[in-house]
Amino acid sequence: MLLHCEKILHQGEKRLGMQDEDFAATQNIEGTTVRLWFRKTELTVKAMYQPILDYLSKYIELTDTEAERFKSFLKHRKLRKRQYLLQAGDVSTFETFVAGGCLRSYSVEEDGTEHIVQFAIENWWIGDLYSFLSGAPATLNIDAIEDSDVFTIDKSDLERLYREIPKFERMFRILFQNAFVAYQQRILSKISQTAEEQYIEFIGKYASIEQRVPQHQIASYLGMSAETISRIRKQQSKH
Amino acid sequence: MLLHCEKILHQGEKRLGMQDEDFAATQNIEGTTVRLWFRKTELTVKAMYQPILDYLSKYIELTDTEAERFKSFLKHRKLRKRQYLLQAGDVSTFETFVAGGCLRSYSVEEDGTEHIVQFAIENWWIGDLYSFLSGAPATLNIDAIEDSDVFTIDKSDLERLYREIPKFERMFRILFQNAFVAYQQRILSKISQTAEEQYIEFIGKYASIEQRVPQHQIASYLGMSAETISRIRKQQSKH
DNA sequence: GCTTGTTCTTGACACAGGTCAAGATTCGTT
DNA sequence: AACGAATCTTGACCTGTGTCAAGAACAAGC
Repeated sequence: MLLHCEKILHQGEKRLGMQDEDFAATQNIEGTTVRLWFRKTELTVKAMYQPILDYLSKYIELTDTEAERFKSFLKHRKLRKRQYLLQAGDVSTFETFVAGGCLRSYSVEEDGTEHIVQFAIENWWIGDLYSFLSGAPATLNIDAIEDSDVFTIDKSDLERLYREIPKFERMFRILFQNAFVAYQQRILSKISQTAEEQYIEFIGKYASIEQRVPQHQIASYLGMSAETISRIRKQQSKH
Repeated sequence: MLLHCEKILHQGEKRLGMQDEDFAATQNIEGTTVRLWFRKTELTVKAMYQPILDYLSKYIELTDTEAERFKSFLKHRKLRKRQYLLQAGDVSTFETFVAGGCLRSYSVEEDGTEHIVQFAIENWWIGDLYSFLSGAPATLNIDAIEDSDVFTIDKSDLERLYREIPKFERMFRILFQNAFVAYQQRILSKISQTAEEQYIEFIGKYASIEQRVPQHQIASYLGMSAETISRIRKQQSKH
């Protein structure tokens, strides 16, 4: 079963935007043999759920039926770079698990200044939790920094999940607990460290993000100017 | 049943440090009539648990047996002003619920500078969660800003509680979830607001804390100097 | 009531980091 | 290959906030 098939081409035809990572397969669909092109990022449905199931297994053990039940609540979405997942003003009715790619949540001031609250790469959750819980309009925007694969789960489904399979209550308890520790640490860094110390800590902790995200967005996340980071880097390169 | 009785005095005798809030009662204990002085902060055992039970009822409904089970895991402690609940370097084996009074958690730099991570007044939890979860030595100190009443629960007991009564898993999921939202908001304030905006937001949100805690500690919590707060206040009073 | 410690204020001064503007570099698209 | 857009760097300058030091106001304990 296919998640996605952009276009069917004649044998040997070079597909527009064909990349090394792409691959092809021949399949018989309703009596007709067709050749299908895939992106590695366009996974088969079975493979598609693997990342999130692997992730779950780090926290709880599910029976096959429980896993099926969980999957039935998920919606899969692909996001193009710069595409919104949530815009401030809308009510957030879902939470989001990032299976691939990179997203950010941020608030925008009246004068247009953006402040990035969170980055989310593979195996992170992201959302405007306040809006999700309270039903108030979101104050955060969420969009994709790269082309991304995400799963969303709706509030009512998550609540049903908590009731039907209490293990999920446990998993999210642990998740929020860990997030709480991380955020407390982030606050401590923010109130006690210089810009340089904060930046060094960031690249130490999130090297993978630092590689994928433009500097000015990291500056926005850390609450400093892009120029300051540039100067820190210059300073660092001397030693 | 009494939680605490400092001293038995003759009728009419003025007790040392007697305060308006204190009260007295006559009771027959083993055939002898004695007069007992109480502080309002020195509650009877039954009344003692009331705050934390009321608190629980906002999140979950417990049967009497479940409530008893929960209470059996709690240890009650009284703390004098400035008394440590936890010192950096020790492993934190417990989490703490504040029934009365006010505590703070903070880290201390090599040069002695303190950074307050959290205040906790009535109905707040406090602890070094990282040490609690990982078993690593605490990096935070926790002490009492006022004379305080707290309940502690040990890690093994909390885990047993999660297993025996899954409702507690739910409650702590909700608690950590709310804490996460609050901390995310605090980070956003920290990366987007001026010192003045941060201070005004703080007194708006935590008026009760602002009344009870010295200014320089609020400054430490907000990551600014005490002088800056003093100047903001002066500025404000002009309007 | 006096003493001592703690908290809060005020002024002078310094500096980390912000802002603005202009180039340089890299990246994505046609 | 070549254009434009986005990113990153650099310099000049400015400002919010920190630091230090001294005094004032207040509170707590004997």
